Amino acid sequence: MIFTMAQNQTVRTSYHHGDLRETLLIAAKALIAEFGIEGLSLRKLAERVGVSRTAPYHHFADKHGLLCAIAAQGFHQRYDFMQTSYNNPQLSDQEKLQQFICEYIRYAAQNPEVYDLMFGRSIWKQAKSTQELQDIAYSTFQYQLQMIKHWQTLGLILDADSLRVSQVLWGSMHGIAKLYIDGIYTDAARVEEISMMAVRLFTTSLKLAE
Amino acid sequence: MIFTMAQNQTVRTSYHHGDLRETLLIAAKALIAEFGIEGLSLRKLAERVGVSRTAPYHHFADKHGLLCAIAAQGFHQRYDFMQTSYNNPQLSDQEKLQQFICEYIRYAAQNPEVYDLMFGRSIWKQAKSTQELQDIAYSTFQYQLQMIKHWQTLGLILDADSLRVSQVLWGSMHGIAKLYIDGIYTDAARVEEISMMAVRLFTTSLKLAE
DNA sequence: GCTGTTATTTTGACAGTGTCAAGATGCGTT
DNA sequence: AACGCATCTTGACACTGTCAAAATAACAGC
Repeated sequence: MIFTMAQNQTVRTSYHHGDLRETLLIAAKALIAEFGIEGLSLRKLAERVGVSRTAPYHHFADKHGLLCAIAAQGFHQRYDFMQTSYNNPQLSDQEKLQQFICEYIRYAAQNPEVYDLMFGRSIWKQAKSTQELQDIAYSTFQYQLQMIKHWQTLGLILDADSLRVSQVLWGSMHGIAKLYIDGIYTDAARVEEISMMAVRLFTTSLKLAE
Repeated sequence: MIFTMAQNQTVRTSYHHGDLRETLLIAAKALIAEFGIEGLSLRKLAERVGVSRTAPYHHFADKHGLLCAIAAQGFHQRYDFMQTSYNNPQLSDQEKLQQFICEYIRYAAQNPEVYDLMFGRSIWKQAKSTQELQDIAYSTFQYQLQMIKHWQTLGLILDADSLRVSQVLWGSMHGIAKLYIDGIYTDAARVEEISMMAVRLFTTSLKLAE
């Protein structure tokens, strides 16, 4: 029985933690929110959770594995939101498209660290990202593509090569989000305006109206 | 007189290096190209240049300062290229716009590490980036904005709020580049096609033609 | 040519990091 | 009760950025 009671801390009542993996994920996200991704260290994390330095290695292959798990959670969240928004019967198709773009950027702006993990080079460039992560990410991409295809058939978006159009639109959302997250667009309030301008530039009808 | 002759290495003929700063920058870029930004360490760099661990600290405030210097070089290169392309009398305005977009993405794709430094969070988010870097970056942004304003007056791009349109266009280029650099768009050949699709989506006349 | 000042480089040290190998602990099943 | 196995800990290693103090060389003035 160990009772290491630090601030903001769950009490350890048994040698085995019970659900260390989940606890680590939660604490890791808190640490990342506090110190940024660069500022997260496994040792600090272990200490805050009240566990030894190498305990996390029995739940994640390495630091990279832990980050992949956080990213996967982010993808699940995004996927669910996309789905409910797209199936919301109270929204017109035009509104859905607008919401898709604006919410994408808003999510990134409000969860910058998780977003960076989801699409950061550290996870994708080295092909060694978790299978779990690759699966949910692929599903998300596919869903996006289907939505855009549908909007093309409705005449909302330029009806050219779906994949290419989708890649450009996704690139735009990603780029706007990244420029804000990374501190190049500094004004948070303006991000909404930029998002709306993106909607206007990509929506065929709105563009012709101008 | 020290003659440490490592491979791929300049010979040390005097205690004072002569131009250690420039040598460090060149070697740093080589190391980054080899091991990535994460893989660059000041100690490895110092060793490869044939100098002690702390010698770089007399030419750069810290590791961050060195990275800022590399990024600044990247901005200078981009600025010069943008300028010569924009002033090339052999190109029509439409061609200039197309070249602007395609070359932006191509540059990023061919210099991924430097590009990441130029626009990465590590440099911009913490307000502690070098003055030199901030100056050349700001000049580059302004130049881009002027170009886009001009294309708007020519009717090539939607003539709405210049700053917002510019931010969306820049975001799109940045996002496409980033998605490729970070390994999400894996096919290099297709990046050119995506770039062309971006040109098509942003150019008013081409869009109406479809 | 000598001396003092300054710019440059080095050595030593410290606090951190990720992670591997080996040992300790306790839960669950037989 | 005893074994097996998942879990956790301790010790260790190589590596990192960077500070303080000492060593070295170039340079300016006399």
